[in-house]
Amino acid sequence: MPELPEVETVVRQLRPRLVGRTVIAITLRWAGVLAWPGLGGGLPPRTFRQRLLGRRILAVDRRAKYFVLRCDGAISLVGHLRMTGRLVVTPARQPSDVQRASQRWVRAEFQLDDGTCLLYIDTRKFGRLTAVRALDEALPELGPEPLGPQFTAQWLQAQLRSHRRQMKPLLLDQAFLAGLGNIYVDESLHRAGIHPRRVSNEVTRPQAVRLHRAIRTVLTRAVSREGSSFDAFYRTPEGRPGGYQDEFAVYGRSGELCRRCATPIQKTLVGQRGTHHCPRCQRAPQTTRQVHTRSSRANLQAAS
DNA sequence: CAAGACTCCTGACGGC
DNA sequence: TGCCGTCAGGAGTCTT
Repeated sequence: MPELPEVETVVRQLRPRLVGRTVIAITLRWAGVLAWPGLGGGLPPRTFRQRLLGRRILAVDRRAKYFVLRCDGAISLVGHLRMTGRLVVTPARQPSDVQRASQRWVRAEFQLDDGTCLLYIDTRKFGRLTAVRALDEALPELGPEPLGPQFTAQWLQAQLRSHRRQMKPLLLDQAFLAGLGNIYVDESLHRAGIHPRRVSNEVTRPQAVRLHRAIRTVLTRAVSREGSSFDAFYRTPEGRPGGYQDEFAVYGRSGELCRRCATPIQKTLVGQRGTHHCPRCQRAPQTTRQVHTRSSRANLQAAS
C-alpha cells in the first residue's frame, strides 16, 4: 500500500513525463473518485474538468502520502492512492500489457498534449482525486515530513512526551507525523526496539533518539529501493515492483525468525491494525493488570 | 484526550 | 470444481 516511499517514487518517475504537459481532455470512469472528505462531498465532475482543462503542469510534488500536480492558473490536482491506487503514463496508442490488464480498474484518464495519457487506476476504489486553488483546501491537518528538517530527535522526544498514546497508532496518525503507514511503522519500531503498544510518554530519551534514526533510515532505504511490493498492487509508474520488501525485518514475517535474535516474529492487532513485532527485541510494556493480578504475582513468585 | 467500532471496496484465500 | 464467508487496510466519522 502506497506510503511515503511509494508515493515519492511515483512522483519522481512521473515528474519528467508530466512537467510541461497540458491537460487536453479528462474522462472520469467512476465519478466516486472525486468524493473528497472535507470538501462537501467533493467536486462535481463538471467543476473538476473546468478547473483542469487546458492547464499546463508546472511541477509534480508530494506532501505526506498525497501527490500534487501543480498547474498554471494556481490550480493543483491533488490525489491519494490509498490502498491500491496507481498512476501511469501511457503512450496513448500503445498501452503496455500491464496497462491493458488494468483497463477495468481505470477510474480517471487525463489526455495530454503530447499524445500520452495519465491513467489513475484503483482496484478497490479507496483512492480519491480533487482540484483546488490552495493546497490547504484539500489537505487535512498533517504533521511534519519525516525526511524534512523539522523532524528532529529533539522534536520527536518532546512530542512523544506530550502525548499519552500507544506508539503504533500514534505513528500512523498523519496529524502527528505525515507519511508513515502500517509497513514502515512496524519496521521503524522494530529497528528502534520499541513495542508497538508502548505508551508514548514512557519512551525513554535514548529510545526516542533511536526511533528518530530508525524512521529516517527505513524511509531513506525504502525510497532508494523504489518502495515495497509484496502483492499484486504496488508498482512504480514504470511498471516495476519495489525492492524494499527484501529488507523487511518484521512486516509480513510472522512466524519467521527475527534476524537479530532468532525469536519468532509475532503478529497481533494494535489499534485495529495488523502489527508485526519481535517479542524479544521489543519488550512489551507492563500493564497494570499484569502488575496487580494475583496470578501474575503467583507467577513471579514461582519464577523466583 | 484516547481508543475502539464502523465504513468504504474488491481480490485473494481458506474451508468444505 | 465451485461457492461462500472472511480478511486486509488508510483515513474519516462516530461512540465510548
